[in-house]
Amino acid sequence: MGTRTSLDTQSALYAMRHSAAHVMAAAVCRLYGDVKLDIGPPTEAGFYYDFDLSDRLTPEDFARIEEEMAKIVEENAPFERIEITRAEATTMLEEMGQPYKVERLADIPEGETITLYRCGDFTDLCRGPHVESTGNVKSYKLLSVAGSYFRGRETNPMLQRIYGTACENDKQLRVQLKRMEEAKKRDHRRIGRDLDLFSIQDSVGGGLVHWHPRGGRIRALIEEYWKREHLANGYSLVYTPHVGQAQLWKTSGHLELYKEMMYAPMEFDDTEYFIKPMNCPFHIQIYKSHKRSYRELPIRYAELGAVYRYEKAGVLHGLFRVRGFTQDDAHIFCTPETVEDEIREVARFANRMWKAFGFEEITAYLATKPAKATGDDSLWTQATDSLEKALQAEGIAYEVDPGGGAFYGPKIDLKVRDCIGREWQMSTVQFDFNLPERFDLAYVGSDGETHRPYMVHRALLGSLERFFGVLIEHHAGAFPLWLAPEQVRVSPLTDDENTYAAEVAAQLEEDFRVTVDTRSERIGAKIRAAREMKVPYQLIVGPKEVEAGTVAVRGLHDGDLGTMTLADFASKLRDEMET
RNA sequence: GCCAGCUUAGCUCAGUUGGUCAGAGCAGGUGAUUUGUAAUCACCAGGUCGUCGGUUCGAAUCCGACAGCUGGCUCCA
Repeated sequence: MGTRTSLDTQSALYAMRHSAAHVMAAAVCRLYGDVKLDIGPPTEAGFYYDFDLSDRLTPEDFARIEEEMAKIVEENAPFERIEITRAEATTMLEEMGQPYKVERLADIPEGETITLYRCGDFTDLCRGPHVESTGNVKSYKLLSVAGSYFRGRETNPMLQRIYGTACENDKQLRVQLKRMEEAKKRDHRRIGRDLDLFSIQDSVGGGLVHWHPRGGRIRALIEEYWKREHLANGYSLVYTPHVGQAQLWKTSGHLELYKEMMYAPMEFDDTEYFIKPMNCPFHIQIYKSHKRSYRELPIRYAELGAVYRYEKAGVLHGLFRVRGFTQDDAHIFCTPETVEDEIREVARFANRMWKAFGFEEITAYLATKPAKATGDDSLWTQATDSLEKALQAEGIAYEVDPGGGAFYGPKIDLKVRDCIGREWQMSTVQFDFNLPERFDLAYVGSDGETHRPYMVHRALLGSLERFFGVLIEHHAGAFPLWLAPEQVRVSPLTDDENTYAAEVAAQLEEDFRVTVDTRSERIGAKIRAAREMKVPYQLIVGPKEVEAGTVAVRGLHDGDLGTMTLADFASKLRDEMET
């Protein structure tokens, strides 16, 4: 999930959360000796503060820290802004025994005003702003402790981070905590188990996903849609091997730059083979399988390619971070003349695809040339311009991330917002100036000369596994009708209606995914069961429906929809599938 | 990988300070019931309490190592 904070730095909530972080830090300083402070910013959901202290913090310590915070709030000490020179600040922080702060101070650019904030006995190097006094910090709660490397680098010391949240008032705090509860209920790992969608099993290994029949059904629907759309948009579907010789990965540069992410080689016939972490070299091999003319370009190869990457055990997380996944990968080879159109088409395609899956809000990040980069400036300029123009032409809101591109080319990352407001980085469109060189890609132009094609990597859904996880959380397991693994469940009132129920199911089966619940349970229990499995429609058939040849329809979202004929019901479903 | 926490039946959890503590509900199986819009009843089966060591007369309960998971850090699809 994106951690970029969208909280306005000038907002009152920002200042309050920031102040809450200070109050917490002050409390920790009072309760523990020898506290070395790092930083404590507000976040979208609350705030945190990083400390280095000899005591090990656990959630059991929260109560006393919160108590001490309450005292500090009670004291209502004003936040005092102090401007200070760099030299004074350095001396002071050194005297205070705050090595991390000294390092942070060094980060502040020359010429910028250096400020301290003091409240009561607690002084911190800080840009502010803060609330007037500690009494303004009202409703807060400490949430979790976590380790966190200083500056996020694992060669640095591990600090202890306390996460908390703070709101304008108790009511807001309750809303905030409720929201966190809701997010927990949507957790795809829980829903995945409850709805029998997928599993990850110790006996097989971490980060290796099993798609169960219900999840598999959804995946098949996603893939069908994906393939249909790609074929309709000028892509060719290709299929490539799961392993390739070491030489291939040497040429591609992966063994040089990406080796720690690749699984150990297997050897046969005196040759090393590696499981693929990416599909690109294979697509390139297809491109290179014969001499290309400019008349063939653009060439667009798409593949749902399974790749394997070694991820550290600690980072694995449900479907979001796995070790084996299926990229919805494509590589576009084109000439400089058409590259802009190509990018535009990709942006348009991405937009359409996200809407189809129920995601409305898309934002983009345009990452430009980093300090260390391959390829001529003119290449970078044209590529970056084409990315930017595509975003503008498609009306996609974007931010520029200067220097954020890969060394081999600029890129656009698309983030989609889910229905509880979280942003997920999903699609990526990346220029690659590196691989065409390494593999010596070429085409013959209209001038009869050999030219180097542009190469663009692009994934829309990202990976099917991760996308499925986001899809589950976005819909909280209640998938739209076209994706529901079980669309209709027929529930006979008593065993006497079983035959009629089977007939109803048989008539629907041709067009829809239908089951019949013939257990001799009460109808209330059958309704509950269908709801728990998030079945979009349930047809209740009792003597009245048998008599009239109708069905009583119950919608997952709308409840009792009354009685109708099967034909009417079927057309209702078709209408819903259209939209 | 690192920091912290957690790990009792498929799931959610009880198990006071180590001494009939191996339990409950749901799910599953069997039988009864034939039910009109969010859980019918009864019975049965299920765990060497994550694994391996240790302390003890005795360990789910204490200690250690390891594994897995959770929350983070880093990275990314």
